[in-house]
Amino acid sequence: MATIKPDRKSEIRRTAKKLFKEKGYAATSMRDLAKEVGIEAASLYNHLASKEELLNEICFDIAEQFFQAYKTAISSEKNTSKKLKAAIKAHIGVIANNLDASTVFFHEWIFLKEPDLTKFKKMRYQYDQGFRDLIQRGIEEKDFKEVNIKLAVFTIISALNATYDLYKSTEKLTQEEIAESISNLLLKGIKK
Amino acid sequence: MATIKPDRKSEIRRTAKKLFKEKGYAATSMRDLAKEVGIEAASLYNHLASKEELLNEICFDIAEQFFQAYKTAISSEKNTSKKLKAAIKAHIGVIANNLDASTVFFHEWIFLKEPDLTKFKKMRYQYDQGFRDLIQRGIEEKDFKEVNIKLAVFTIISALNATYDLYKSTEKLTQEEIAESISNLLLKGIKK
DNA sequence: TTTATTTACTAACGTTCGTTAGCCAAAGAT
DNA sequence: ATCTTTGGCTAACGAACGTTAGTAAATAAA
Repeated sequence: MATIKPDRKSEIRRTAKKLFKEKGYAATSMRDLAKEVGIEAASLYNHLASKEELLNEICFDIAEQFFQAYKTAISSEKNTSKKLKAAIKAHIGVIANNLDASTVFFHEWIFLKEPDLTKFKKMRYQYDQGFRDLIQRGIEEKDFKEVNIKLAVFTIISALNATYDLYKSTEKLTQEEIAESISNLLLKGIKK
Repeated sequence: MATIKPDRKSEIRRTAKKLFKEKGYAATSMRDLAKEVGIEAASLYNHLASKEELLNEICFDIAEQFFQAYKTAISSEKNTSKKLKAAIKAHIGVIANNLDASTVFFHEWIFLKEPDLTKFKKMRYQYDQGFRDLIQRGIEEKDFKEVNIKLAVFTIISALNATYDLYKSTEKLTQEEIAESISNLLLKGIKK
């Protein structure tokens, strides 16, 4: 059984997520990062190639997690409505388990350089497509209203993507409560 | 009748909104800004006190517009459900009329310095409170479901705040279509 | 035990940052 | 016609940026 060894590299990564979230990628200097880790800025380069590399790792790691979670979610349910609900919960789950990194994913991806930037955008589009497919199916099955699919997915994803903001509030909402409330609201609306 | 004179100051402001949106506040230099305006960086300081001042103006101008639009919206309708719908449309309207500035408002406010940062957060909270009050009222009037009010408002505002992203897409959605679709989805849900 | 690798350090590089100082020409006011 | 204000300019300031070079100590491999 391998013991968990928190090495420097992962310590740097963890700290980078925290600082990129708090101050933004562009406003976080390598000296800031080094100081928080407890070493000199130059020493960082024994563990990584560039500042940009850190951002890449964070963004694509989270992207991967979203894909994985979606895949698991929709194969866990039979009917479309439940699949959608499961996908929503899975999405919220990824965010909840990566509060710093997902914030960076959402706000700092613009600082990716080509060709990664294009690759990133494509992945996002592809991920959203999964949700569009679900809604398309739900409409065909006459379970969903005939909504504008793109707008509906846009609305859903936008609401979900902001949930990282919910975990610092005073009344501690659990991930389950958040997921249940939001998915209900989006599926059934606020009106009686 | 006064003719519109597009002076340097407002030209700088307009360009700042554009660049802060495209590259982010921290990654936009005063030299970038000057170049886009067509003057030297030092010349900017004949028209403004600091880079920070530009961000302040943008953020608080938009905040003011949100308040104003909300106030007008809810006084234009009688019943709570229609008030909420009007407020949603008004919110989307402010964004649609300030595509660059509202993006800056949403993403770059973290770079505000105290005491403006605190003032800004307070204004946001106060604005959201207007929506919470509406939903509270709707529930009391038994027109809305007994949702978690904070979560519901969070979901609504989050979905609305992303709408700046919708206007660059290929199929040209009008502001009216967007507002109608999203407010319907949030009020009535996607499920039949 | 010797050798090789890893990881920290100090010093410094070239660049860019926001901003100020001082100057000069054009425009407006008297 | 003279004076004042406005709004450009060039030059430069000190500070901070990402990153590299070179070195020494600790650790791992042989």
